[in-house]
Amino acid sequence: MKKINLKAFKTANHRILRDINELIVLNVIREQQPVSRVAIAEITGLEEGTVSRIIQRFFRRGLVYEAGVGTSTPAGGRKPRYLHINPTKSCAIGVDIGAIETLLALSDLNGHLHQLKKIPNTKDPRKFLATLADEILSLVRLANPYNELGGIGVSLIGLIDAEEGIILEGENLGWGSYIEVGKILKSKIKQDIPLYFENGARLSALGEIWFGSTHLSGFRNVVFVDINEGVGSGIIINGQIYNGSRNGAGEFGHICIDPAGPKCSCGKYGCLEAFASDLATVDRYREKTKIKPSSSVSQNTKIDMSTIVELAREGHAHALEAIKETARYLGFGLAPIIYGLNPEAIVIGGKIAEAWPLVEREILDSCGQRVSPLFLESTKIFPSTLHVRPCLMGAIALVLAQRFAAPEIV
Amino acid sequence: MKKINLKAFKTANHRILRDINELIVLNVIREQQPVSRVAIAEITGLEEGTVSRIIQRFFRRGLVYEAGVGTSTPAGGRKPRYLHINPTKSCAIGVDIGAIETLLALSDLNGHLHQLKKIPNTKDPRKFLATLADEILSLVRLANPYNELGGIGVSLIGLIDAEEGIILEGENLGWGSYIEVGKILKSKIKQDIPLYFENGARLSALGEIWFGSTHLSGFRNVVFVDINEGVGSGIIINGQIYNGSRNGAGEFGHICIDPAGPKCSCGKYGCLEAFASDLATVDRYREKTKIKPSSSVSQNTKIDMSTIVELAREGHAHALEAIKETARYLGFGLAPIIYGLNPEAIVIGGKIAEAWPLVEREILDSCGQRVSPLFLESTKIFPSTLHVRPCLMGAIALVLAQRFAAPEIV
DNA sequence: AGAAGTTACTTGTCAATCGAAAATAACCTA
DNA sequence: TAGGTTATTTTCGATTGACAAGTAACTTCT
Repeated sequence: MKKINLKAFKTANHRILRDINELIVLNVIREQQPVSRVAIAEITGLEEGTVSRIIQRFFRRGLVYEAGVGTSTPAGGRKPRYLHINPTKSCAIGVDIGAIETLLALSDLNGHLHQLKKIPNTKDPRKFLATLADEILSLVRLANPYNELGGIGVSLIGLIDAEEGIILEGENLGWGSYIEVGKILKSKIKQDIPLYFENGARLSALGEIWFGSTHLSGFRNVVFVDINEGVGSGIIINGQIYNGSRNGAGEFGHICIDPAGPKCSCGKYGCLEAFASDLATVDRYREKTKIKPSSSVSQNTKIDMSTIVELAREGHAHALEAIKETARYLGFGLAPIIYGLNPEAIVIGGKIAEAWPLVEREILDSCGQRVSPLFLESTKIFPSTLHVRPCLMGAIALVLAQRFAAPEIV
Repeated sequence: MKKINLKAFKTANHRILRDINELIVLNVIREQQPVSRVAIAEITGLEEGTVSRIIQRFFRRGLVYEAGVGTSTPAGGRKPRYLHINPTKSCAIGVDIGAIETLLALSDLNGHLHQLKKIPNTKDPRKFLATLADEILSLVRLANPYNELGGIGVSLIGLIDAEEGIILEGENLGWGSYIEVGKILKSKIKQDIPLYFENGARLSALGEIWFGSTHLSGFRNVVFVDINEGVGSGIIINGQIYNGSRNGAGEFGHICIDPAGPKCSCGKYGCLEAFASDLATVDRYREKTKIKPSSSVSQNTKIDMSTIVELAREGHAHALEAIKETARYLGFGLAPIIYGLNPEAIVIGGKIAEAWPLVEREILDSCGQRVSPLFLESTKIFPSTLHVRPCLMGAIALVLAQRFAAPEIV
């Protein structure tokens, strides 16, 4: 026999047939709730009887409940009975291990947060992860009244092994390299709760498409660009995280936007990150205030990106200049994304996104210098629309996706 | 009812259940032939009885035939009976409307070309398309002995509307704008044969993944970069053409590789295309020979890319320099593709690919100047492995994909 | 040559599920 | 309250794959 190229063939049988339809119906309920059975039948193309049976199965499992009725048509007739996802049937825990602090939350099936905790990072990763495990366990206990805990989604930064939950390179956390987060957490939690790991920027993208305005617009191809100490990004193609051949997709932070530019931490010259990361902005601001030491904020003050954004909003000229300059470079960096992937939307995250009204014009203008108008208008560019950190929402979506995702066919 | 976000829900019923399995089995036969029933059962996970029944249906439809037997296992036992796709059951016509000439071919289900014709383009698109329609019709007549003609796949260049088969901007064909190729061909052909259109670079990518060595390697994410008068590219993600939000994905030709670079035809500065297109290479070569008019080839001679590649292969210094320089710029241009999409492979097409041994080193080296070694090794870079123009094979794949492609689920 | 063992393929039966259509429920208007 | 309308449920039949019990074809050993 010739070499078998074992793609994940998933052949269909009755169970899968049922699963496909149930999944579609469940997703329709999730996205359209409240919604009636006929409406589901109309949207999905399933027969009404089939929808009824599927709903009955959902009732039996407690996945869906009925509440409220709609209005009759002008001609009269029975009122449609509204269906809802039972959000307390299952829940998810999301953890966002950020550069300086870690967020964790308990979420219901609708993505509503029932608990949100914040714990500071510490220098010793093992000690920190022990604390984190305790916090997670307290959420797990909280989750008990729920019928089911879908799992724990963890957002990691740096170079990671998402499969095993290993931080290969935790420089920006001050943790050194090869921290087996998955192994450590699993040993502390000691329960059979699934753990999922993924890169923060990718989870941000997932969070946006599950819970942000890109979801409302029905976008399926979205790039999230996260500006912080570095510049990371996550790509959603066809509604799913795109990983690339060796999990390397979305390293837009290191594309060269000007070969004559400054040296980047990666050793190359003119990377987007070298121009537009928060570090670069802070440096730029320092440079400017150094020239004019009469400035209201002394260069000795500890300056970070938050401060600069704050100052810029207050109208401080140097800060404003600094972030506007960052915005210009960022615009250049978006050009290859638009030309290459042509996503429906690019979502910008990080502190600079909090000053959106101040930078939007600059970003669009500089991007327009490198992208033709036709392309520029085909991709919407806007700041994150989520109220909590997008990667936390993504971590939750990662868990929920397990329940709502289609069983992969072909 | 809330706004219905009508994604293409494809719910499952018995017919789809059957179709999915048939498709999977058919694909396994196509990729593994010759192959026995047990082997199919093992690969797909279907029960042997189910496979038997599916094969029986294929026999009835004449899609598959049995020929030859395998060897018994060392322990003895019945010999497996080999199955093959019946390549003459169906066929496809592929058309590649290139910049200067047009290729068309009749292909069987295995992608073997049974006829290959070449016709020169003419200035009047309507006249040309009339001639083309005649040629297509003669292939259709040739196809008659086949049981079935799957369709006609047409590769177009320039800015196009793939859905309707319209060349929106046919500058590089000398045809002006808005040529309704689809409408015209349909009216001339007058038979109910499906016509499919797609951009040439995307079809090249599809051709490579269906018939090239990327197929053999089982790659699912591939970018094809086509260097000709311009620089186009096609993206395959998860085995399928990726279009982007407004069909704009893969415009890597206009990403900026050096803002201090020359002005591009698009009006921006430093586009890859301005550095690495055949036109740029020809200009570069002209420049070099002008400096040394003692050169063996006079600058008055009509020079095109083919000539330069030819000369370079013969060891002509200026030609060699010219294409090596192009290769260096090309390498820069591949960097954002690797960092952004991190595909398993980038396939280079066009005349410069014919001089691969002369340019490979340069491409990899310059790419390495902008990409970290880890990333560089994660993406293979090689020239097209097809023996005819990749976009012609892609046009054929476009038709075959209709038969072999999965019915889209979810 | 024949028996025993092995593997490939086929067929019969069963259970699951959907579609179609009929039945029922709930509502409106006149 | 009758008649019309719409929503939901139930019933029945068809299709299909899983499972298991055949049958076919081959090898090896005696």
